[in-house]
Amino acid sequence: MTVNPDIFAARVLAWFHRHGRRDLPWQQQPTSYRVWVSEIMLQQTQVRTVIPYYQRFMETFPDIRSLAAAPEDQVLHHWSGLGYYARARNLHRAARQIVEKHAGRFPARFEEVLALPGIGESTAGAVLSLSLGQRHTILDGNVKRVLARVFMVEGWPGRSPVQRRLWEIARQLTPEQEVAAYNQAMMDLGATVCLRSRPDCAGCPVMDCCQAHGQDRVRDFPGRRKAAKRRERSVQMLVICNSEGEVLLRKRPPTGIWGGLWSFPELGMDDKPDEWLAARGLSAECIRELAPRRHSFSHFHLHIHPLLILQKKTGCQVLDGDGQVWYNPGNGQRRGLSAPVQQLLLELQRIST
DNA sequence: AAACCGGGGCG
DNA sequence: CGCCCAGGTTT
Repeated sequence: MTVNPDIFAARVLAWFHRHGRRDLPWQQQPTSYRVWVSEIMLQQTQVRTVIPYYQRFMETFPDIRSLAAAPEDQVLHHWSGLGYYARARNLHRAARQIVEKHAGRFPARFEEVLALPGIGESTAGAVLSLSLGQRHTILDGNVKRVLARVFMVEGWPGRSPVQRRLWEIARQLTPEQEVAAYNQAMMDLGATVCLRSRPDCAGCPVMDCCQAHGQDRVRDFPGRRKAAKRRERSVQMLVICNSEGEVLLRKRPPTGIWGGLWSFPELGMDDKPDEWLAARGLSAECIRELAPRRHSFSHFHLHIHPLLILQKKTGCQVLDGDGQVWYNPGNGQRRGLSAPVQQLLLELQRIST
């Protein structure tokens, strides 16, 4: 290591005391629970987007017991639009585990925290250091970027050898004192100075020990993942409206895309909507194609072809039941909805009014 | 259009 | 361990 860890940490901490963020919601009364929820949300989303979600989540679930007691649908509702819904389900499961195994109090031992679903090494370290001041090393995306540049760690950080090297560096740099401030500082540095593009090297407290900067190669780090070719998939989505202004939603399986969320019935492109409806005792008064749209996932693009179907008034044979509801977008019970479903419901309200 | 992001699950 | 999966935003 070409950098003295004490000097590195001292510079980072000095910078933090002048420029670090201290006004974020989860930094007020930073209990383990509050920090935990924020870390899970921040795993997938930037601070600006997270804040309103976080506020609403905390108003509804102010503590672990209220989260554990809530139905999963309500938790997913508060996550709607954030993506990576498995994390909301893990958060919920973990809250229930904490009530069962830890009397409702967030555990304070690293191994116990790591054992909770949805919490890996970095998140466990972040929660325990930021909320309780324990000495743990963290390595989130921001920290990875800073370290990859300062030490010119070649390769994409997702690859194991690269990841191991970054952990090794991160551990050596973690100071004995002021770990909470140091960890927060490293995340802030990555989030506000050492940006992925257009980093503000002139404003960086460790510029003069940054190897990438010294060689004018900041843009080369961290190494990029090689682009994977994404497949294309197409589905029809049946937006079935009844005369009450309700739409038919079905609960998706707990794993896979949009796991546990409520969505429109999906058909393959070769399936016949008429046959699907008839098989369920429904018949359409009118079917209209809505504008197709594309929704991107990491591994494929989904082309959605929505069909607006107005159902005849006559006695409907599809009833609310497990995994199926007639949903009133205006005043229905709150449920988890994916971004495209929310978008379609919004358009529906504009059409009908 | 491509990059990004932490953890779970599986072979 | 190595690889694949998930979703919406930013660049």
